[in-house]
Amino acid sequence: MNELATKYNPRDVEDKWYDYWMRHELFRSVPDAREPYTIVIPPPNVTGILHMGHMLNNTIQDILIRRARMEGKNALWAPGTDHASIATEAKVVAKLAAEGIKKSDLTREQFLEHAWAWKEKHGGIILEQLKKLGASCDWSRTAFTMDEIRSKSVIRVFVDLYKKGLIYKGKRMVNWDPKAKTALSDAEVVYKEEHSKLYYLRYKIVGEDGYAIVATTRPETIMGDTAMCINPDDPKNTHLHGKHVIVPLVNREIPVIEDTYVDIEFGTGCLKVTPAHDMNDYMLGQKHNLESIDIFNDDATVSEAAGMYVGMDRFAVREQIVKDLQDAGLIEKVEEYENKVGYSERNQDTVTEPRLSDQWFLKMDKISIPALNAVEEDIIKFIPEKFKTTYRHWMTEIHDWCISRQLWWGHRVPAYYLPDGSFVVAESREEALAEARKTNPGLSDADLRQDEDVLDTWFSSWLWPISLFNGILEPDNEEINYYYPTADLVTGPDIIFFWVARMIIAGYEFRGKQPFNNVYFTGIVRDEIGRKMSKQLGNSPDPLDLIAEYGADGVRMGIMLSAPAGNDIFFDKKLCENGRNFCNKIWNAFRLVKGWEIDESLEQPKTSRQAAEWFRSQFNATAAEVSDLLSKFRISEALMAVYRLFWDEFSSWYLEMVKPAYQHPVDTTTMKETLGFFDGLLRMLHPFMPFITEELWQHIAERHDGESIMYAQAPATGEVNNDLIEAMDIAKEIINGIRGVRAKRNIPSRETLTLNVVNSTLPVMADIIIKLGNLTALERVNEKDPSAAMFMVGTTEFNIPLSDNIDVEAEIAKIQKDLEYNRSFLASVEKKLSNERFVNNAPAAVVETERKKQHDAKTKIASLEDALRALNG
RNA sequence: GGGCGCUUAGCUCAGCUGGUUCAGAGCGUCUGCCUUACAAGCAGAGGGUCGGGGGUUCGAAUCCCUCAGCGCCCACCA
Repeated sequence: MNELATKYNPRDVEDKWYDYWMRHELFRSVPDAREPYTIVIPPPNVTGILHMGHMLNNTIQDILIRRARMEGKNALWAPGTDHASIATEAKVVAKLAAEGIKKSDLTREQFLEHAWAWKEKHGGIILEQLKKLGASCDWSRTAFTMDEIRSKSVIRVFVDLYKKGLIYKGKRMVNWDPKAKTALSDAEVVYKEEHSKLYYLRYKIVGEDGYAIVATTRPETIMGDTAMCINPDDPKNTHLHGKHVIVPLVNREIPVIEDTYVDIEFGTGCLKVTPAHDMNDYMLGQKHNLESIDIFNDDATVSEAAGMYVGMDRFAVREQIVKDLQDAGLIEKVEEYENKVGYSERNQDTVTEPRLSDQWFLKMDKISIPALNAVEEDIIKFIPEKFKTTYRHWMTEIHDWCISRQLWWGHRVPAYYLPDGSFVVAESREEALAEARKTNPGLSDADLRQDEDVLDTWFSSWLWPISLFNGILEPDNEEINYYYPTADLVTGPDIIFFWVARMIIAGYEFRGKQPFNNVYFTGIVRDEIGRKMSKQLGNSPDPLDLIAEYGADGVRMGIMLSAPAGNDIFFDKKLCENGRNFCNKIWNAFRLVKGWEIDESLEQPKTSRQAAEWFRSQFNATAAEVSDLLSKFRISEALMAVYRLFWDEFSSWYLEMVKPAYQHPVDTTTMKETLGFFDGLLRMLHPFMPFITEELWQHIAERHDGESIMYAQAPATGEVNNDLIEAMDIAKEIINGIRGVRAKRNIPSRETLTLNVVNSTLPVMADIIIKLGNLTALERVNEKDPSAAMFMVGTTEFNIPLSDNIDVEAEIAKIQKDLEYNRSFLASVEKKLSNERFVNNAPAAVVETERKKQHDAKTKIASLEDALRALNG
């Protein structure tokens, strides 16, 4: 041969096989009699691009799916994308801005036209990228959270929940993103510790000379102050009871109210109350019936209502007002202060602003109960388990979900306002009108005004495992009945509340059943210095570049090797190199085997027979281990087990044992067995490395067009002969001993040696030892040869007579070191055995092993002492 | 402020309900090799008082307490 290159070239095979799989619809799944195995993809942002988090996540899903497929299950990996309201709208706004178009100059319809055009242009790029990775999704099912079925599902669910009385509209203090000009849910706010300042402001006490001092981090909100609050139990401030104070600069008189909410220890014990701009102040305002002055516009510039600094940005105002307060002598002091500032999850540089506004909410207390129980009772298992605690914590303190967003890109709230200010909720405008006419027959379509808001993106993705199978609109269709509940969900722990918890809630609310049985939480992919990989930081390598450099299989392996369950992943490109190298190893092992000429007249040598018997056991042992590890989602360990089986046991040991001498043919049996092993190894490897395994499998297995290794059976569990494995372990140790002698004395491996077993029976695998040790003979001798090199395996001593004189000094030193170790080992064992309490209390088996240790150590020491004596002459 | 988790070889980690020479794996490091499958390779070697301290036990990386360091989540302290 070799028509095959000495290096595996992924480019030559990856696209070819992906096309083949697609052409033969091998990823396609339809309901049938087999057991279903379903994964729904966490839908990536429709206009997003692949990052390392996706790579990890989707590699895992593909491994699970391919494995299930090879176990004979009807495996479906259902793909799709998410419309990602805020993120996508922000991109479109930015793109329009670059073209000189302001969103505010467009109508809703015009803007949505631009948005859809953007979606058409960039949408689905990420899915194409997933194909490069080898993702075996059933692409014929690709869904989008804003396509017809999914949109209608969202609206139906909204109407349903509204009718159940679970959705309500309310004026509430919400987290406001002044850049996107929309409300955010609590979960969408990220708090960051920041250095800031604590300003102590002087509020003149009406009718007295003194001042009340108020500590605040936000002096710019004083225009919105409508009260000062003290704790009624605060001895420091008793003189303020029933008083009024003057807001500095603003010169407005506000009452001093009392509430135990105020922390006596903090600052001066005086709190300024700004109901329009602080969650707690709002609560106080409600309680004490305070006026609320909203001093900001929706973009966080100062509004007319403030009466001063109108039009200025909130941060500019802070600087200015501090200066003005200082000039007016109204600042007592300024302290350095650490506090937490909320930022928008989607517009990371934007500080959120508590803001009072009309929003839609979903009541969570009742509908979350079955979802909490499902995880508590392990109907849904979390892997790793520690996330159960996190989940429980959140679910038991769950808040109502703010589901409206002041955006255009998304599912529009199906509420229709009537001229009298009331509204109806209905699935369509027509239905809304019909509904409205029941009480007011004179209404026409023109009287209806639909709510301007859209729904939170998660309000569509929480339905994903159901809506993908159209289970909302047609709750009893064949697909939903077959595929739901899905098997496993693979996602990051960062969206446990956003998505996972809500999907579970929706699953019980709309199907009465869990949406999935297991949730496998991956780690978060970080760079070498531990930062989360993100586009903003620019620290994520481009996955497609990696694939181009190392091949998809190499990258898959690289990322899996670094991904133990639940731990964060410190991604290092070097691991992809290991993956690539492994591909090459497989490739070359194949080249070796394929290069053998077969001679049918040859008998199988004993070495090959023994090797095959042993490897079969070894293979079966690993197959069982891999199955076990995969079932526990210990995927990187499973991969490592296969890796070692292929590289160490198969390539380094088995192939070397059966390899015919150069330019000699191989016997039929050995060839057949070897190809059989190779076939099994490829099957075991396929879920991890789909491309190279498919490529090689075509040469190894008999295969017709349209068939694929992806439907071959995963290696079944077979017999494991542990005696054989142990015997081979001893043989390996002996061979290592020989190699060690060679290495130490610079004896080339092609130079033959003789090996003598001192006063002991020959090892079981003698012929294999002769072959791999390149020995002329392996014999028993009764006397130790002091001039020979020696090593020990277990309690048996081996001698290698050498033509050169051995280095007596070095040999003595080595033996002495060995002796020392064994003597102290023996001492520790004997100390244990002489301890009566140990012998009396420890289980018999444990005591027995200690006795064996003692015996073995003694034997060993005896032969070492012999050896030493012989050397000393 | 509350909760959870982590600390084992240079790096990343495995060691389940205490007991097989249990102190491991992969990578990296070092040494020798272009030996006709593979230098993206082969062969060999070194490397850790299991974060510190204390306790329980015949016996602790493993269980308990404590200290230190790190990470994550939740929370309305201005």
